[in-house]
Amino acid sequence: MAAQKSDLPQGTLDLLILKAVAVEPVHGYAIAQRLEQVSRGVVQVPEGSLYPALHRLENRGFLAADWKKTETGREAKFYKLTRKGRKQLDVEAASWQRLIEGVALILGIAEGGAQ
Amino acid sequence: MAAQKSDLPQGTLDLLILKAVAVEPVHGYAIAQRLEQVSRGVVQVPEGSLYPALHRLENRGFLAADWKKTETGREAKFYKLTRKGRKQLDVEAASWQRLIEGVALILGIAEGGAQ
DNA sequence: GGTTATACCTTGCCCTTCTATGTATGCTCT
DNA sequence: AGAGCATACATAGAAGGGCAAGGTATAACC
Repeated sequence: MAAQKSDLPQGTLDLLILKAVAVEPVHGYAIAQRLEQVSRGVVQVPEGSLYPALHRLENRGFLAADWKKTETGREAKFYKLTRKGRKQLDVEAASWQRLIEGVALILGIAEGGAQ
Repeated sequence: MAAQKSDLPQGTLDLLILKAVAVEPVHGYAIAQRLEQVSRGVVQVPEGSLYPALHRLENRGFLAADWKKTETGREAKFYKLTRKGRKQLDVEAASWQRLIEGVALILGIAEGGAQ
């Protein structure tokens, strides 16, 4: 009840996944948990969104995957950023930044804006 | 050339339209122009996105439309916010705010954050 | 009379998201 | 041992929005 769920706008999930993987190789299930925790419950990632997104990103060459054992001894697919993926992360992060600034201007929340 | 175009994440357009109409009744064509100008070109609204969105919002009771003459003497459909639409604007604006804060936490851009 | 800008609209494709469902393993509790 | 739960992967199908492309019509300007 900390925060109510909000469906992710299309395209945002990719950015978040790329960022989550950027720090260190993680497996899918952990990505979803981490995103939810770090965002304090704002971002929720159903598995039906998560795994297709991971495959998408892998197919596009942004992620690479290896099967490894988790700390609990289970097999899991660990994803890591490729060089291309890191570039993409930069691009998408910048694009997101531009977008929220543009939206802020429209919503009238911009510090610089009049009225 | 001021800013490069970025496709709008799904769902965002509704919020922007509601906000644009909130100030005063406007017709569709002007809404698109205004969003582009105010956002300094970040937000671009193709007509194939605009008009379906307007009809969507009207069907859901968030907007009401009247045919009036523009300053240039042409007939145009002026949209205004209904009471329900104003509520929806508040909801979506708050939701947007929550989202970008959540994303900021993940991206590590939070003002309170270290690094 | 032709071109440009205004102003509306629709169709059809593409893509992402989500709900629902399925599989399998490890842990814990009784 | 068996039940139940969390972990961890995956897919199918439905739903929905964004967009390019195409179409109509009027006013204004040259």
